[in-house]
Amino acid sequence: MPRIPASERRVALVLAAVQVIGRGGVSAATTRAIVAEAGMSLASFHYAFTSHDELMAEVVRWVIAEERGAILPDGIEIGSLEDVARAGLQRYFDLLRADPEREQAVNELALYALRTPDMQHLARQQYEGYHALAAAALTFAAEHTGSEWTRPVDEVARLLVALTDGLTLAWLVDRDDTAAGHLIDNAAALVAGMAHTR
Amino acid sequence: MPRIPASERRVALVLAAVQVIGRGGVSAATTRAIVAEAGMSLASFHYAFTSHDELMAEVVRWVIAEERGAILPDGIEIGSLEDVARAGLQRYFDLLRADPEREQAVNELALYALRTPDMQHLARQQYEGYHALAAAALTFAAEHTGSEWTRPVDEVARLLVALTDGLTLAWLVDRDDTAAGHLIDNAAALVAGMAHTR
DNA sequence: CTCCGAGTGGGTCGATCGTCCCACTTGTTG
DNA sequence: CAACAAGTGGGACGATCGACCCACTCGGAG
Repeated sequence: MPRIPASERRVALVLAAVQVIGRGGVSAATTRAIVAEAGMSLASFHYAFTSHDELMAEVVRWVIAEERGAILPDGIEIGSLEDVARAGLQRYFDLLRADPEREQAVNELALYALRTPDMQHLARQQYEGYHALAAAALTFAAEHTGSEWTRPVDEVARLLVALTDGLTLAWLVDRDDTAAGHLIDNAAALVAGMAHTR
Repeated sequence: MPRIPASERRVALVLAAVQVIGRGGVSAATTRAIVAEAGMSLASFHYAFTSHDELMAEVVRWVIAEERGAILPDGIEIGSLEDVARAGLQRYFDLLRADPEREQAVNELALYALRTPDMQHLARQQYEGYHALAAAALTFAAEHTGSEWTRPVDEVARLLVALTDGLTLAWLVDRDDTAAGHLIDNAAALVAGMAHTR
């Protein structure tokens, strides 16, 4: 085994934990399973982390941070507000389809954090991040399509996040691409209906 | 300990398991914890169930069946379609607020079932049930308000379920009653907007 | 009253969990 | 070259998990 500083061990272990959780759920994220995935020994684990709980907290933080970046649009959308909304939802859905286990892991981690007293604030941060992200995207989209929201943007944001969560859960369960597509279309139309041209 | 037939033990253990899961999550649903909650001995458990997995499957089935009944309206709503929709969502939300741990347990059980190969079909049944229930309620509501859906009722149903799931997750995380209220109002208005008077 | 099967209690098994410890090796610093 | 800190390996700890076994005690049928 090559010598690796503890700081690098930490990120390697977090990545390994995400892999393991994606494959078998939070309950499979055993200390031993994680070090096996990372190709380390148990001692290396407890050299980088003082406890398994500390790692899990780091995993949640990592997933939150990564999720934040993945949702952001890579380019500026063109078209009506409904087109922009649909494109945004579709991009998220493509992400979901590309790596379903990962998104399932994110959901499980949110519920896990909610159950762990010391990590509840992380779950809250996670959803605050979602809402802020949605609000920013909605504000941006409205400006660039010359429209304005008829309801406070925070309300529209919360609605969008709720729709996204619901879309995720439903698709994870039945993997119905057609139904998800219709849901995206309808959701985009409804969200766009909450704005009028300025 | 009084003598209790195995069939009654089974339902008592399932109820105890639901309690334990609501209090501490799926991972806390240990055979011993369940038995302690039910006030039984370990032997009684393995006399009523051949394995812990068999109990968990029964728990999922139980929760699905119970959820189905809880959502149904107790009376006939009066007013516009939007009022009916809002009343329905509000009734669900009251249920959620009355017993948050229970609804959290339902979510965790759905993800748990999704992870367990032999139980994936149960998770699918669960969501098929939700969608069917929503579709029935929407059809009923449309008829009794003299309106008809401008989109296939299955699509509206899936949207409603997604909104409900999203509302649940968001509120479980931040417990923001005000935001949830606004979300309910907006969701009701949007759903009602997907129908026109006949 | 007898007997037999349904139900119960308590102890125990092997596996696995998180954690810890100690001897060892390596790279770096003076 | 010596010395020390950083990192590694493997084994072991106690706790807890699901499962099981066996001796027992009831209650109801004959």
